[in-house]
Amino acid sequence: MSPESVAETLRNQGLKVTPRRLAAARLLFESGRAMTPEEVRERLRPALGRLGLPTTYRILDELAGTGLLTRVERDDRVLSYAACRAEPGRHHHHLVCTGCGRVEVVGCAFPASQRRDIERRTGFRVTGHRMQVEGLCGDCRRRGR
Amino acid sequence: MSPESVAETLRNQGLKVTPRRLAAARLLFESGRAMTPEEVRERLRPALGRLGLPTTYRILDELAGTGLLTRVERDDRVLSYAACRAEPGRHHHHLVCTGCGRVEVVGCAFPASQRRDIERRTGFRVTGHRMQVEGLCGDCRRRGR
DNA sequence: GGATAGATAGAAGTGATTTCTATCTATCAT
DNA sequence: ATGATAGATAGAAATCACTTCTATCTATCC
Ligand SMILES: [Mn+2]
Ligand SMILES: [Mn+2]
Ligand SMILES: [Zn+2]
Ligand SMILES: [Zn+2]
Repeated sequence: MSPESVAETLRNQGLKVTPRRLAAARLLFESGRAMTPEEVRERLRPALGRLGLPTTYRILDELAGTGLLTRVERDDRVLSYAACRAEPGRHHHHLVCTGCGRVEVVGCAFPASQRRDIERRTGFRVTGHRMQVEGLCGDCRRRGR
Repeated sequence: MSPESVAETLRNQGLKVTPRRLAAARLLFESGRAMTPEEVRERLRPALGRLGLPTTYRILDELAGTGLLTRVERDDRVLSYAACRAEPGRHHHHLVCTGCGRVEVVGCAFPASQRRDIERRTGFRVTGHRMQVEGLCGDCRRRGR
């Protein structure tokens, strides 16, 4: 993801293009890994000088709102964020490496037939689902994590 | 779920059978809905007299550990718990009514073929997934929520 | 180069969840 | 039944992720 397309996405959402927003997006796109707000802040501080924690939280939340980032769930319920490379507007999920936090986009693995089956059995109308796939990336597998 | 089988599950896990644990399990099995720890506490207090908040959190966490309860995720990230009626040890997910919080068990809707597809495309070894299906139950649909 | 709406830093606040510790009780062995 | 003991509980206090507040800045548009 180039700085230009990040800037374009920000403008499209009515958000100003600021050094902090660009730096946060760049960090997550270049690393490809999920990070907590605290970790993002620590990594950006050397380059940015100052970066408030509330600003870090707000920026990550806004970038997730645009679809540039995604929230990643962890067992300890600490929130983290990762870059999302999915085509805009296309339904998808995320595959997270439990070893290193690397995040990839995957297509939806919840077939319509399953959905209809659930509706028939339960009497519910199914309106959505949240899903996150977990695994070990090639690197982590080789390293034996 | 009878008090006897709850007690048996507790004993099997090396947990003592206490009035508070039985009451929490009973409340959630009888209501069929997801509740926050705070809500569980408020509802149990009239019958139990005193019930500490740390005790409430710990009991819900322990009961979820045995599989009697499941954690339910919400968009606001507030944690809640619901009874789980799945056969022990069988992989499954939960369907949550966004209107009233009613929770049902559903079979896994993530086919092995999809998993292999993901592994081939990404080079990851897929080790698990977290999923929660959302919808509107028959009652809530009729009520027009 | 202003004007202005939006962005940011830092301090303070919030609220869910956990820790701590003294007291209690379910369980098991007399 | 009674006593011993490991585990459970209440209440107070602490923790900590996250948010709010407000004065100061700055990206953007003229
Ligand atoms: Mn995404
Ligand atoms: Mn379950
Ligand atoms: Zn990895
Ligand atoms: Zn409902």
